[in-house]
Amino acid sequence: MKTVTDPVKVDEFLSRAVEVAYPSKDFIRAKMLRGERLSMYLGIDPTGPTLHLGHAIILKKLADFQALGHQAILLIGDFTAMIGDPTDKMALRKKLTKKEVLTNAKFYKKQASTFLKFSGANKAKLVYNSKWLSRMKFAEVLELASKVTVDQMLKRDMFEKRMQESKPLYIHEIMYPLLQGYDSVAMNVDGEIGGNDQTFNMLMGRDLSKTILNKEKFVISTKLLVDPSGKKMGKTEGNMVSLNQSAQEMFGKILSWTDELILPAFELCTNVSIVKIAEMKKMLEAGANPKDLKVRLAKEIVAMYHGASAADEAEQNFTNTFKKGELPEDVKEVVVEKGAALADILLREKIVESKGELRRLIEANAVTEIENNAAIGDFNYKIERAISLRIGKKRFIKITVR
RNA sequence: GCGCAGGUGGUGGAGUGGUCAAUCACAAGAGACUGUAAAUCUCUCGCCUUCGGGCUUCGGGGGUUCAAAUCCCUCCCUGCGCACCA
Repeated sequence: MKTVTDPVKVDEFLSRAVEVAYPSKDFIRAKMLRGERLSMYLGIDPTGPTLHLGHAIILKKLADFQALGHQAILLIGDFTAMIGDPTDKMALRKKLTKKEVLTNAKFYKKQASTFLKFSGANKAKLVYNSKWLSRMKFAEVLELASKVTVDQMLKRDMFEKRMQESKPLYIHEIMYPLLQGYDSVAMNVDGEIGGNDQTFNMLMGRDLSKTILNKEKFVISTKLLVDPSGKKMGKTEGNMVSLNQSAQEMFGKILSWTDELILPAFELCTNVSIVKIAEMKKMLEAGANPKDLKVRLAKEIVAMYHGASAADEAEQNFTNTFKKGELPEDVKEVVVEKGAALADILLREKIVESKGELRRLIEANAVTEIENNAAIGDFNYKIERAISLRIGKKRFIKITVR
């Protein structure tokens, strides 16, 4: 397999969405230009059933790497997921069971296939780290642990912070970077890619590769999609876009993102060229309505996962729903007996969490009938005829009578 | 093992016998304004309610009291200090 050595393409790979590279970009560039076929992995712990847009950024980078003719490896951290990566978590994460982890992992390959090719020439490898981690003997673990000092490990800011705040920090949590680092050794890879929140762990793998294999593993850390307050997307509830969401959900969520995210998102989440993104930046500076670009962004992203026509539909649907106040296409529909109490239906359909919540919503005039845009003011409202309702901004239901 | 400090709502963190469903901040939801947003303003934010009130909550269990998140006992958990270390 010949690799791509076109300097322009190599440079694009090494710059777009990349935050830092270790030991340096030049080090990696030199190898790539020389035509060396490299292997690089991305590790994801299967802690939830879906991948989100944040994962997509690095998956895309890994796919770019594959497209350049190199060996891409997707590592499912089924073993490490059970320990829980302490990244960003002030409290320790609940440990997942083997079963949960495997169920989650199952969905990952499918979702990752949007980017990575797992068949054909130069196919990506899919590996699980339980393959080696679960088989390690305690003596081997100790041997591994002897490569790193406590102080080196505690340099990780999250650990430091917890110590300072007198919060519990467990041994198995301190061990986490070691295990992740060992993945690099076990796979004997040339490099690793991950979000910059993974830098510490990735560098641990780099250190271990050097110590144990005498190998100079490179590390590429990518930019994260963060909101202006610095929070990772997905952290703030509601704005996380899962890769398996419907076109309409995706579209709506992206449009509700804050404007500051438009340009970074274009760079990180789409294939729109750097040149075009620079043009957009100028447009914004010249006073263009950010909304138009955001719509373009949303369509661009939706199209990646659902196709261009679905993206157009999503836009149309969004306009109808939120601009014209019509019912969305994927509205929940229920059939009820004549005279049924609205409160019971909404509670049963989990549109509201409690009757108290509905009471508040009705008092705030948040429950309106779509057809005539009239607020339902009566908590004891009974369903006598087919009716479509909007509750707040985002909740809809279509009720018909039997 | 001993001593000290703690364990409160999605989070941080008040409250140390009654006026506590529990100050406040953040997060969240709704309304207004908008561009779908952001910012801003207003409201809400345990569950049920015939809107009078009722019910269940402050690590678990037990107790004292007319009355406990608040006092006592006990168990579990965390942090810190001390001791132990053949």
